[in-house]
Amino acid sequence: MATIKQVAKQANVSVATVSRVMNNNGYVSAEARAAVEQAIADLDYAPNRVARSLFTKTSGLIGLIMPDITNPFFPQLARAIEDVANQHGYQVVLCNTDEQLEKEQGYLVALQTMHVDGLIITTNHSDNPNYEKLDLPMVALDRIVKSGIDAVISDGYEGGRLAADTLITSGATRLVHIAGPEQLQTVKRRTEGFLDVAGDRLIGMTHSNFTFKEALTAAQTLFDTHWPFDGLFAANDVIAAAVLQEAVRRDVRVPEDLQVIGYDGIELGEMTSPPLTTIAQPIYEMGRLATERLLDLIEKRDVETKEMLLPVTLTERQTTRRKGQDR
Amino acid sequence: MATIKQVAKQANVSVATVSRVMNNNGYVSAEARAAVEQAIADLDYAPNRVARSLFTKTSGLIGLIMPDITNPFFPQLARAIEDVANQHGYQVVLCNTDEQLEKEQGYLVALQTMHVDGLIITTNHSDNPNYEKLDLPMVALDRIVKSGIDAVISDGYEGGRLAADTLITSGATRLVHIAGPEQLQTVKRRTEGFLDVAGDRLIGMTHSNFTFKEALTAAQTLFDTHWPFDGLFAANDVIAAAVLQEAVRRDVRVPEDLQVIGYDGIELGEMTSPPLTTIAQPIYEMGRLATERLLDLIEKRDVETKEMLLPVTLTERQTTRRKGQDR
DNA sequence: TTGTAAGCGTTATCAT
DNA sequence: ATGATAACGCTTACAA
Repeated sequence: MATIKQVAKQANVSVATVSRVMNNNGYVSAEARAAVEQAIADLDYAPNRVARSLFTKTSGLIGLIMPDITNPFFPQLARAIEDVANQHGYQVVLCNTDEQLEKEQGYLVALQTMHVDGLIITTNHSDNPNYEKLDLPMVALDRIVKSGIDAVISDGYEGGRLAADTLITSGATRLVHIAGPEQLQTVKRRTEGFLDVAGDRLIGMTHSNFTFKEALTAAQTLFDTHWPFDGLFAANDVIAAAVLQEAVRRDVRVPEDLQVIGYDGIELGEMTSPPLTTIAQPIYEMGRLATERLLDLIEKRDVETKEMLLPVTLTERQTTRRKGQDR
Repeated sequence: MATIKQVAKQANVSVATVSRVMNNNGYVSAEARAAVEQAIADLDYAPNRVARSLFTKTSGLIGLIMPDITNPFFPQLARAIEDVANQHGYQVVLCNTDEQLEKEQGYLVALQTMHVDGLIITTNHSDNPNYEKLDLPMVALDRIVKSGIDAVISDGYEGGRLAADTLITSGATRLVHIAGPEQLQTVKRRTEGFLDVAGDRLIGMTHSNFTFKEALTAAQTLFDTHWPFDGLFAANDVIAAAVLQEAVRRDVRVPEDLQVIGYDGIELGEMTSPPLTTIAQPIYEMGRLATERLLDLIEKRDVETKEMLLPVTLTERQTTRRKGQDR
């Protein structure tokens, strides 16, 4: 790869002039500019970002810290982030932490020493003191890290309410719920909202993490101990898919005997049989917003920290009966 | 962040000495080493990778170019890659190309100017001349780029054969197939293998890309034009999921009336109802191997280019009948 | 065994 | 309007 020096030589100017035309600042005559541009084209020159980075202390890199890209909720988020980052000339460094503090630490120093310009984090460890002392622009996504850090999340409480409301409106009277991991604040809200409107229609409840395997176990337990019930709200779509699978195994008809609502709105929901009714978060939008916010922070366009709460919507597919439709 | 100069000062030695202890080369007395280590700890010093990168021309960064992380085949691959990269002190930069040459180009120059140490590419554009003239260590994954470039792929031809064989062995006599995008070499092989053993048992066939939506359309077409058939092989698991969904819509019982086999072995296959029998690629293993190979290339441990063809296996779940089991 | 200093490719200051 | 040059933080000759 050519260097700025070679370009300067080829164009018969100094490196300063080349730098000026590249960055479009300072005076440069039309001839000089033309010569430089010619040289750049001739040599197929592109500035060395490492060198530039050393001087400017900015890298054009964004660190993306998530538990596990393999969890189907995250790819869409990652995609959104990567899209807007790319549109603004940034690249993203992918980091899977498996929620392990240790890995998180490792990445944090790695990212710091490579001078990433900012961080997007979807992690549990709100107790991790390292974030606060990090002094890097960052925004939390789908999680609340700590006051003082920007966050974009969806309205889980309303989502939970909406789920209960939908189930009840379409005739369910015996409700059950599979909640998510207890330590996830944003997930807990879904449960709270659901319970608040379910009231004493709730006849059973259990917990599961977000792996399909454990969700299947939870579903089985629920069927074993609380059947019959006619409305189920799962804390996310993966759990709902497990419920669906268990239902067919038991010859429980969905939605005739049992209505099921998931949460997230990931693509998996379209692929189950029958396709899953769900409370959809605006996932892509959340990723987009978080990244735009981060870029604002990085480029110092805004300074007051804020928390963005996005509305969720009901995506009616075929695991619920249409409102007003009889069983 | 502290700099090497500050460490040197604190330890009362020169920067050269600090550098020596950090990189463990050259002579350095025990006392000097101790002093430096103390200073490093005191100042919480970590070397600036950008500066180091400028000198060494290596960045510790690997570029990962894929069509779309949102396609459920890729997250597992990405995960494997990130895992082994991380284990060796490398980070990975995620790039989604949507198979668009233009985006690919953009990333290529971005990655190049930031001096990534190597590239892992899962892309179609084998015709893209830019790869060859890139002069960067790289390995193609799940795709064949061009001779001269290392590749790791799975044995699609044998996979196709295995699918047909499985279907036939468990009693299917009227076979159909939904093939993948024509331009994907590695996917085409699956079809070739399948056709070779299906022979004249094949009564119908169509194409689809890997989006669920289009797969659903393809499945509908196939049912409309060729039903009844009793064995179906889909070019990947997403297509198979679409088939499953369409089957329940039509009250076709799986596997009693129709046996279905997918390809890939992604987690989605566990979540369908019933869970999907599939030809499983060793996805994680492929990602792992590709990355290890890339690191070998980067660190010049091996030089002859090779193509690694990994075996596939049958994952029997519940969309096929067990061999020898009657219908 | 240790230190001085050149150099990696930029940007920006300061003369001119 | 343009060119020298110092500086960014590191590694590695080379000298001592």
